[in-house]
Amino acid sequence: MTNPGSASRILVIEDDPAIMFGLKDNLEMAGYKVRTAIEGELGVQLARDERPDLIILDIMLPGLNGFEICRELREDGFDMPIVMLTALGQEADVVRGLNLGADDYLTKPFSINVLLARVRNFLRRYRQAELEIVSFGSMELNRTSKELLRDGRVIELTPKEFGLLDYLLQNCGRALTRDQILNAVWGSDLVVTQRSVDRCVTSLRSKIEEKPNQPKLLKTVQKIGYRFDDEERSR
Amino acid sequence: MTNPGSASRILVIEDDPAIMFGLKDNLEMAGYKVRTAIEGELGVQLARDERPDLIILDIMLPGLNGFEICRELREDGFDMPIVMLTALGQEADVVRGLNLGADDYLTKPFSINVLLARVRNFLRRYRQAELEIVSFGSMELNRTSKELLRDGRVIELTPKEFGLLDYLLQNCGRALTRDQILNAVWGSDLVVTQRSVDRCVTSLRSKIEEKPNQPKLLKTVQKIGYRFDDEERSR
DNA sequence: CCATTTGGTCACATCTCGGGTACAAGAATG
DNA sequence: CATTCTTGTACCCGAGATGTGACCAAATGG
Repeated sequence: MTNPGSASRILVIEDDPAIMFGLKDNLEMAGYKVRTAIEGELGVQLARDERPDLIILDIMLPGLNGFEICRELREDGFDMPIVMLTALGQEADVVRGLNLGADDYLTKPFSINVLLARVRNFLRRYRQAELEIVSFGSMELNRTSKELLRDGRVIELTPKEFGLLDYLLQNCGRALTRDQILNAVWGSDLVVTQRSVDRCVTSLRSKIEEKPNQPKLLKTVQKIGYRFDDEERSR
Repeated sequence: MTNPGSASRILVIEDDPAIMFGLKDNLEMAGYKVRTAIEGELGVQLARDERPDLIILDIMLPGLNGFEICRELREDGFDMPIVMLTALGQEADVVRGLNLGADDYLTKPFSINVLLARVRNFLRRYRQAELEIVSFGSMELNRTSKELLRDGRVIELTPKEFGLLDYLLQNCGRALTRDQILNAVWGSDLVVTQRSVDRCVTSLRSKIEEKPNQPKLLKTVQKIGYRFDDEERSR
């Protein structure tokens, strides 16, 4: 349970003491309550017992590794945001982690400010996840009328484009794998290529981006998938 | 049934007596008629029998919980606004509630003024559903005489066409699924094809649209259903 | 009992979406 | 810098969704 008015609680699972203490100090300085674990078993236990609001999780750990932790928690119905920490060049792992239910990832070494921004973003996310009208930039997506407006003008979207944009907005600031997008927007049953996501992204960009080949909103995350960024909101 | 001109009726389903009475008093002071239920079964019953204009619904309830109430009512075609009340830290639940058809939510403890503002807002949007005469473009629909006039001239509508137009006007600007339309206009018991909706839409268009194949009012929303747009009034 | 109207279904005509393919462009890797 | 993998994008076309005319059954009224 979260106490009204109290600081958000964050669990850091990381075995490298330098990184672990660095995170702890910075997060505490930013006003969060921090618990730490230096290996997997204890991490899972703390997550279960204390139900933190967010978890920062290293992939390479002694004992249970990050994937296993992630999967276990999700299987047990825990749905707090999980941000994974990964060494450079482990993109394949990142895809795996995201598909197992992680929400985002950071590649070491990372800027502490980027981390803090992501954390802030996640802790705020549930509140705006499913409102009737979501605005970003000069546009607003109306889930009731199924319309997208820019400066009050209708931008025609096909059903798939609308569904994709809707899903991306619900997960603003998160890196999403193509699998995640397919499951959410196409439905897990349907069998289509991952390239269909790319195609839909392209056509959506051509309608919402000023310069579709230099997207400001719907960014490509190489080897992973896509991320919707809203500069107004994410800072 | 709703009496034109009378105060809007609000149903409060909430088991905590302190909150329940607080809501009741405040809403009555603001001029609404209030019914209350302290558990789910009774709440659903009252909603069915009295068809309030708006429901304020706690999620945690003895008996049927808020989600179940919400789903049941929506499945039966009730479409009054539902505002959910949720304890802090249940934001994940909120998403679920909104998916089940709730329209808005408030996190306890909430300011009574915020609540009143939301309620007023919802009721304003739905009020025109109760008007005797609704006008759009150069036409007006008279619910008492069951006539549609354009520039003072009668346009002959069949009963089904009238019912459809009436329902669409009550939900002006909202994309409606064929199922919603069937439930509301045909009645949930009757078994007819979804295509009947299409057919009725076509014949209605031929009577109210300038160019029936390029509709300005009664728009198709691909893969969903239809939406009535009134450009004068909306935005 | 017949005439009329309503509205539901069917069948067919359109139209739209979006998947696949193919190739271009770009990014990573060594 | 060359190679290889990833992503962007134009194009075509089939499947499915929607529009629409025709027909018919049921209801209604005289």
